[in-house]
Amino acid sequence: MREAARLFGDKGYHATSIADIIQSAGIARGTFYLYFDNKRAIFEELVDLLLDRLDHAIRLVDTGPEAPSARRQLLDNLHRVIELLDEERSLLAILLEGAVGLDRDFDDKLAEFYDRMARAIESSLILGLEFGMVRPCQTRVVSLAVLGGLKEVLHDLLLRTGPGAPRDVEALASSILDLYTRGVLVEGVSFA
Amino acid sequence: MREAARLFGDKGYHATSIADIIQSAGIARGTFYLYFDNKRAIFEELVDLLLDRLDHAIRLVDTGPEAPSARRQLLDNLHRVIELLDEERSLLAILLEGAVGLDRDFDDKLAEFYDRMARAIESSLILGLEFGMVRPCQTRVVSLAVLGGLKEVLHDLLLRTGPGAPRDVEALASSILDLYTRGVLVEGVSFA
Amino acid sequence: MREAARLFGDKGYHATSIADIIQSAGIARGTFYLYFDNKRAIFEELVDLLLDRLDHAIRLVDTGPEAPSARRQLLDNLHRVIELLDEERSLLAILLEGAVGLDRDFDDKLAEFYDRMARAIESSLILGLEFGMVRPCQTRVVSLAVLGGLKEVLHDLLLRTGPGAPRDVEALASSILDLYTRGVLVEGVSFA
Amino acid sequence: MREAARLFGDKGYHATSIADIIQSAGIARGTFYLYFDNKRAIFEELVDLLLDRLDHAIRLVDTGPEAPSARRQLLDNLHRVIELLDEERSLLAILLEGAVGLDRDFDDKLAEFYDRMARAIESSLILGLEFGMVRPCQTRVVSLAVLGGLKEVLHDLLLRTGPGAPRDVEALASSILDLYTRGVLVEGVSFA
DNA sequence: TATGAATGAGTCTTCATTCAT
DNA sequence: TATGAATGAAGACTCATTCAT
Repeated sequence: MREAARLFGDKGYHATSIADIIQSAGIARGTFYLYFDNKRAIFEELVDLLLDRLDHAIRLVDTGPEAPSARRQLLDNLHRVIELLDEERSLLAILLEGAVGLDRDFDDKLAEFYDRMARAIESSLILGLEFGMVRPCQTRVVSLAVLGGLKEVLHDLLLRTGPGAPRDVEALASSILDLYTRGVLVEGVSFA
Repeated sequence: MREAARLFGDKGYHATSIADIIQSAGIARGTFYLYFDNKRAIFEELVDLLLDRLDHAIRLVDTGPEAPSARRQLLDNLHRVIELLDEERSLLAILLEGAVGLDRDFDDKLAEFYDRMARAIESSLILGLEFGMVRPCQTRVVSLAVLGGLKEVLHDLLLRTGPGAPRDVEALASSILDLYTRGVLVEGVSFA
Repeated sequence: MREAARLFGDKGYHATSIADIIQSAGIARGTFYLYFDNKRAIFEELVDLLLDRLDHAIRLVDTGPEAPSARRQLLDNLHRVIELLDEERSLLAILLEGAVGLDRDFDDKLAEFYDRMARAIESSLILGLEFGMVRPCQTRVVSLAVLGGLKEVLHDLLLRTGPGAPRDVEALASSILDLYTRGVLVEGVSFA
Repeated sequence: MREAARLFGDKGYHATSIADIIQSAGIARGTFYLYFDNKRAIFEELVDLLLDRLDHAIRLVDTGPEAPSARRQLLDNLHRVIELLDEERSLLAILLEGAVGLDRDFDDKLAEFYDRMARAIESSLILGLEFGMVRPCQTRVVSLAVLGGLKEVLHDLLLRTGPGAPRDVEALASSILDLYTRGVLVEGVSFA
């Protein structure tokens, strides 16, 4: 049923009608309203699902003695996110494009999610600062820049290119990480 | 009349009705259609206007002997963009949020604009590469990351904060530029 | 539902609004659009229905040995047509008046129908010519005159007079047939 | 100015907008309303003009001793009408098609005109009856048939064929007249 | 006498939602 | 649990008409 919300990803929230959805899903109008209160509800459920999975895919850097290198952990985060979004391409479209202007509540939820992401990044920066690895900077601004950069690259990677396009995720992740680590680390210091 | 399209910025394209617009503008229904073919037309005109102004605000780095330093030129670009968008806060909202899912043509126009921006950034990187200042990297990916970072920071700066919020644009611009130049320059090299 | 299209007959296509129709039919706006694509569609369906029934009511003269006299057959045609149109007075109005200037396609459809009628009449004339019963004449012109005459008489009979007006259809049909057979037959010849 | 009401003939009353008219006429909106109260008014004026001219073109049969033969007079009537309508093809279209369903008043005016025509024909028949030339018949029905036949033939002649089509008006008029005179005259009697 | 910008009532059409079966 | 016919509020757009200049 939910896979019929590929429609949201393809056509956007407003361009997708209940008629589209029930037809794709092969169910009756009434049945739809049996499971969802309204159009907004299914959309919200879809987005909540993705945000949850994203929240789980992203883990704060573990600085414990046994933990893998910070670089490794960050790369793994990137990999998990890319993989997840690659599977849920249509939901990604919702996340990056389709969810705006629907509702104040909705916008807030999304803003909150992105804010959480930005804070996660910022907390990593602050951690680095404390360890003397990250140079002093406006951590809020930098974390926003990092977040936005990720969004844009993922957007390009996953939505602008066809689904089966060959891509070197490893190289890509490294590129991004390099850009930001170099941009942010104290000179001379390097990631393990 | 156009200032009544603050509505688009505030509420988004779909949530803004012709009735809203004409009421805000204090004109009659027919008058609206005297100047715009339809709802889409006014929205498009608004966006076109902003894209044009942005295109003009952003200038490629001049490498001539008399030209200011590259850093200065990039900072100036940033300043001009921020200033412009600060004035046209509502249009910025359209640009960053409201224009999606309206129309294939429309999406294409926006995608094209962002692509132009990304290419401009990329060409700067390539220039730097040729001068031996920029380290080898995936220029496409990096330029997308830069573009996305800018979008996110501007979004935060201009839309999340109230209109009259005090802000140190100079420091902000420096922060962003630093992040990216450090992330991208050959080690040891610095911007004049 | 269809009887609510008496409105078309009474007021004409343009003067009849969807609001009129749904009010007369006692249904909701949406319900109307559930069954008809648009205003034009219901009108077209109405007309198609009538044209079909008329096509069936009118039969070419059978010249076989067992067939009733030509005069009888023509009278029967007239009777059937008058009866049909008498039942569907409102549709007749559409046919004779209301369908003009709506659409090129529509005009064409109507013109085609009348052309078919004229050709049917003409073919009867030609048959009569071959049998030596009909005098030489411009068969096209005569058939048009016959068709037009019928239309005008029916118009007067059915629309100008109230619905319950007493009328001697038999005498009327004879009058018309007489006029045209006398006008058309070789002198001295008479219809069986 | 009035020739811009060729539009009415071409497209029908409803499909012709004031915008069309003033554009064709090369005048301003306000100017139009300086000369005509409203859209209906110009249309009515146009029709009145034509009806007047038709009324003048059609003359009752003069039975005086010096008068030309009745056949000649009827043929002349036909010629004058055809000529007039040929010149005013667009007005003819209004007359035959475009004027229906506009307005009860309007329909009445048209109905009245046609009634006048029918009565004129009927009075000729009655005259013929008195002279013993016309056979007993339902004069009302016959006159309607004649009127309708004329309308249909003229419609075909003038509107279905291109403007410059060659046509033998003399032969046509004779054909029509023959049809009706034969249909109506006492057997053995012929028109002088 | 001519203009044309402004008007707003009127119309068609869409679509999320309900509810009796 | 499933259906889908019915609903009607809402919205975009048209166009005859007015009136200040």
